[in-house]
Amino acid sequence: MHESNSQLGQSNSAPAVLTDQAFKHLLDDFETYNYNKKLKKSEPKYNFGKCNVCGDRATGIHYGVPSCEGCKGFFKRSVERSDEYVCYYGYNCEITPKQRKRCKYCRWQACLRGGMSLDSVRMGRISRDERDKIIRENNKACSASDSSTDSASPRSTPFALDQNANFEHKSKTFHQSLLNSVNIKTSNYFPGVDIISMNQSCVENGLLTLSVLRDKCYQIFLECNYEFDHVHYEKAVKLAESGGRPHEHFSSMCKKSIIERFLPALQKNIKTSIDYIRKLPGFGSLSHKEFEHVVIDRIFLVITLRVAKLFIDGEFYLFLDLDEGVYFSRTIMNKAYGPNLTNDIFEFLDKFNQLKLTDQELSVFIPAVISSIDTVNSDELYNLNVYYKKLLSYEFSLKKRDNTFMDKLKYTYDLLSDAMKRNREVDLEA
DNA sequence: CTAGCCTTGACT
DNA sequence: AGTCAAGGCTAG
Repeated sequence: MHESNSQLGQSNSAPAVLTDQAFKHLLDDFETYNYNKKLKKSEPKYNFGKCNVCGDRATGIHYGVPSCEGCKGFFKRSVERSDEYVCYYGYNCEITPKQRKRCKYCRWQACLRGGMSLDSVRMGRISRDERDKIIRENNKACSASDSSTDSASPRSTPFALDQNANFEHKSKTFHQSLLNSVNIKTSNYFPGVDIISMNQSCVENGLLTLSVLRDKCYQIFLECNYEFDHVHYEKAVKLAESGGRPHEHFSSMCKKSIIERFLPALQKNIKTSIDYIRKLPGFGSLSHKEFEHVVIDRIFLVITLRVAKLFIDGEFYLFLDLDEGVYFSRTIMNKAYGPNLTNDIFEFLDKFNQLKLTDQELSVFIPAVISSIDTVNSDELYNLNVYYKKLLSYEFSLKKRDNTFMDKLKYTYDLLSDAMKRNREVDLEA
């Protein structure tokens, strides 16, 4: 140890003598060499820190973020397959190296939240500066979330993502790539909205990520539609199977007494539908006046779409009195609405059900439809509509719906909105 | 399906 | 030539 200094002095003339320092380096190098050899290539020369998704050791910058081999592969497979993932544990799973296999849904959300993006796909090396920057940002984000997150609670739910500005920034490009991948030209179906040519700022302003908004819409739909989708639906299916007859004695009642009889049921449906609309992202922050417009203009449509699946084999099993099993049969609807509107509604329900929209699509279709009001001049509502139409396009692209489907949907939707318009005119006359 | 390792090819 | 990410391959 002490000899090293004296050796240093002799080193200029004598053959190179190994100093302690140099020896130590050599030893380190040798150890590292052996260690790397032992672990083959699994130990990288460069420390990429933790995986942005699960916290495992990152093996490089994959899809834009430091990530491990597992999450890299998972993201790739997910994109390739575009399968629908579902969480069976409450949409709030902690994604750790050990638990990441448990829930694909939450892992996928963690990938997006971590900033993984197809947009970042790149071959070859990135500059040292850029690489360091990404890792620095990642470390910063990690320490920030470490300090702000209660260690007992897992990651935030996917629905809280809109509060994460960092995520939005990172996934902005992901929005764009998703939007670019949508092959349906929306403007053909929804005039004025062409998401493909939509400018970047529109994308940037759409603060919620599409996938998060989509999940939220679906979640709200499931919550709010529980009674129709389960209580009503199960009873409806039984009745339809047993060929149950509607309560024909109501046909002898006049319109007024029919409406009086079922007013509480109608009011309840209206109320739950208003609650549903208010819960939809963006609608809650509309002004009182705007919200009122939406309700007046679209409440009937919302109810119809919510209960569409109660139309079974040509009959409409929306129960007006669950205990007595009285439902809004064609006969009763005829009495209440008159034959024209009744026929229109029944034709719509028939055609609409043939389209076999999934609940997920429906949950996005409804806000898109009710925000498209042209009778009121509201920027807020307009922006909301732009976003929901984007979301709808995204949803349809995920479901790989083609143009024929879009044609049919447009045609079917027109049936109902025309019928509603006609009905409003009749109301105004009356 | 997962994830570690390998090959390919873009980039410095 | 060296580096590094994407994607392929495959045992588990």
